[in-house]
Amino acid sequence: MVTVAVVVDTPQHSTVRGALSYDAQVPLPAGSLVQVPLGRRTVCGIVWPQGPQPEPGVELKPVGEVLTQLPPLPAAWCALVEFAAGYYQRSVGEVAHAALPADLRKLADKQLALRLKKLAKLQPAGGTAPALPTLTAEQDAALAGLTGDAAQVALLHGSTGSGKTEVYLRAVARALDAGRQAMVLVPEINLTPQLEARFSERFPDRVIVSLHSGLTPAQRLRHWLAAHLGRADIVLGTRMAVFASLPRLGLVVVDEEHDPSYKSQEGARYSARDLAVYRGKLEGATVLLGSATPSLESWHQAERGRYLKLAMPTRVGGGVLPRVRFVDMNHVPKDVAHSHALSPPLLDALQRRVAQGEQSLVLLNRRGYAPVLQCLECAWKSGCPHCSAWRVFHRVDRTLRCHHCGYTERVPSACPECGNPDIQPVGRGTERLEEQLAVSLPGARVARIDADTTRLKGTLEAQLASVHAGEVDVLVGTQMVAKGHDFRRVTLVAAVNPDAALFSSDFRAGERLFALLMQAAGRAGRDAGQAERSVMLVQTWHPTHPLYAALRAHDYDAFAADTLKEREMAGLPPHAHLALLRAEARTQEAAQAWLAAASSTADEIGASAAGVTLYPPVPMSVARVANIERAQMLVESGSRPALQRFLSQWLPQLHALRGEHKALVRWAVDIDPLAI
DNA sequence: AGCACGCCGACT
DNA sequence: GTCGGCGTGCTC
Repeated sequence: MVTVAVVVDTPQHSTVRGALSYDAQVPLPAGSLVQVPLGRRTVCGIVWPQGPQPEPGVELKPVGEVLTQLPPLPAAWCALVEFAAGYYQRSVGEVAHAALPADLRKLADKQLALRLKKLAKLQPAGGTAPALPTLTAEQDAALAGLTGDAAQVALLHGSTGSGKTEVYLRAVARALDAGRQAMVLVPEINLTPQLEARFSERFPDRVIVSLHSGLTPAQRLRHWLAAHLGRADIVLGTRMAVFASLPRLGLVVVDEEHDPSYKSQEGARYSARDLAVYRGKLEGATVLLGSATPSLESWHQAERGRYLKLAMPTRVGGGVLPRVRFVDMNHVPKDVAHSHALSPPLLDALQRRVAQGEQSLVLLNRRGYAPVLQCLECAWKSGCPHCSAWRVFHRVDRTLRCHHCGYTERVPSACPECGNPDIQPVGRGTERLEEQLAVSLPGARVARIDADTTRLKGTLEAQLASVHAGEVDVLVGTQMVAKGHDFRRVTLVAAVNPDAALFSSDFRAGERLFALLMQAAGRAGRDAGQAERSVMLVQTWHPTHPLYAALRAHDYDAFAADTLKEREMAGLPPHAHLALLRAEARTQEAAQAWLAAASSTADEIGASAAGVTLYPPVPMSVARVANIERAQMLVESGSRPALQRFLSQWLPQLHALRGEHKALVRWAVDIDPLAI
């Protein structure tokens, strides 16, 4: 009999934190999947490289079935999971099991053998490789910088249209030629099909699989196994793919590395981009981070020489970035300006495009018809009964919808408070903008793309195809349309009402706005013939704001330098490191009381002496969601290790504290939070 | 999280 | 007299 350490799926709120010990007949290799008894049930476990010694005298239960058909998970995979669990303060079991396909856990050894046999026959799509495009001097230089040295991290700062994807393709080709596997991450599931098409065309003799939440459980298992067995050469996917098991990983590409989607917002709140960098170090793989507007975290690392900076400022094929012009809303008629509607210069520009048969893209980051309805007689507004937020008026189906809890009702025909039939929309969303454009531009074909029009699978593709086919003159949309789609005939991009982000309490709002507008600008003038006439129009009350000055000059470097200086002075990332302790309770008082108690515990273990500062508990900006009150507390330190050391001391104490707070529903910690 | 055990109200 | 409410406590 030998003792083996096994991790099982135990969530955060559990006293089981590390591996458990079991008896086995023979030593089992680390990374093997096993069935083990846990309490009264049998669960899937993973044999772990090391675990705590079992208490002497404790009777150990025996390991059940071992999945001998499955090659054990590589040591590097276990190390990545262990690091992620430690860094994001979750149990190893939770992170490990969340990283595996759900179906794998249910499989018996025999069924597995069958699946593996089928996979052995997996063949590349076939076909002939296309002729390679000639590289620009900038692409050449970027690729020359990628030496293929172990654990190199490179930040590819390339303008929209500078040909970043071609650099990815060449870098992947090199990794494959060296007998290694490549992983390519994209922020959104929407972007995987077009990337997959691009890679299959370039690598017809390679096996390519995708990993994202849109796959069926069976597909996910198949793709995961293909990667794990080394049958797949290329893995494309969203943030979850960073945990794929790849025995020969040689390259990780993180496209649009600044995108907030890489940060998980539930369970272990990991950053796939940060884990990709860590993973590259672990496995001696090159990591290539690409963006037109890098995150300030990555930019800062590059400036400090930790990452290699590769710059591609020029558009391929002679395209130039559109001229950026501002419509000063202080100078347009008051009634128009006040409703943030379409200014005469913008309408004029749109009309001209329609007349010339060119396309326009109008951006408004707000779904629905109007963000709130209001009674003209009394003070009634369309608040959500369950949340501290307004319900949004959706005109298509005549509903009031809460975007936080989903609570939906038919819009009332009269004010529910005073019976006055005159209730009116306040402000505007994409629905209302679409309607207004249709009225203002008679004869123009206006279409809208946002989360509401693309709810059904495949509708986004269909709508984009109709835009590409030239069936649309003016496309209205949220940030969804600014991401990655290559519109050849767009010569005007307009931002209707972007100012709010300039004065947001969220310190990253400016960074996100700049990225969004730069990305949107990149949608125009992709075609060299039209590039000269291409314009981005921004309606603003603050045309002299530094963010807009940087946007006008397409000058990311200036924006980054300004913002990094501000962050340094304010003690914010990347110059400081943050964690958020969040609490949800029946009442706001209970939520804050728990945080206050947590704060006292932190004082007792000497937070400030450890270089860690705790701020007072505050309600979250939307304090109540689905009748649960939410509060949070910011924890900050100039040193990442100091913050980590403190958290690993503090959090176990908070588990113990939990019992004394009956009204507390749940709590969680978010390391490196995106918004505070 | 499951899935127990455990101690108090309306039914065959 | 039992079925079952979900309160707290453990899982090698």
